[in-house]
Amino acid sequence: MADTFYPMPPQFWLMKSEPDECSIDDLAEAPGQRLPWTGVRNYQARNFMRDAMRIGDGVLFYHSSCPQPGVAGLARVASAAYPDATQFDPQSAYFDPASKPDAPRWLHVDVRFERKTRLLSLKELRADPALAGMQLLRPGNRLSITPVSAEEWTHILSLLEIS
DNA sequence: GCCAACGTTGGC
DNA sequence: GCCAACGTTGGC
Repeated sequence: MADTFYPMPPQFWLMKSEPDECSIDDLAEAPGQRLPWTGVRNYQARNFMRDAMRIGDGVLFYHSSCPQPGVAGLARVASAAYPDATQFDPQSAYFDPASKPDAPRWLHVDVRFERKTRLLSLKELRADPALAGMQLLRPGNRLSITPVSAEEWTHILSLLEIS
């Protein structure tokens, strides 16, 4: 039946942020505990946001390029993708002179704070056989947004002692 | 600061 | 379309 309702399976992501720029605390303290995920300048990461993310998807908030890299909290996708304003701002570090307002190259979603967690370190993630397949852990991975399987998500919540 | 891995750019 | 040069990422 065409109008039968099939619930969409839940989806999960890992999103990297440099805590110097935006930490889990910054997200928790933002107006409405919500921020636009600005500054993504990689097509694969953009495409995840534009084509695959749905409002309500679970997000592992990951601190990168810092003394203690690892998962620092949980968040949720809070909007569909829309143009990243920083690409048109010459004062911004993310300014992209090649992007035109009538054809924005860079999009992002909004992300809403869910909760802080203990710091689940990269070292601990790497040491866990159940997470060996995580895209984050692949050699040479640099993508700032990677998909997380339902099994990986559930396992990580158990490591964080969250049911 | 180092450097491996990867993405992007641009000449041809 | 190839591919070398260059820039970036991000852990260490």
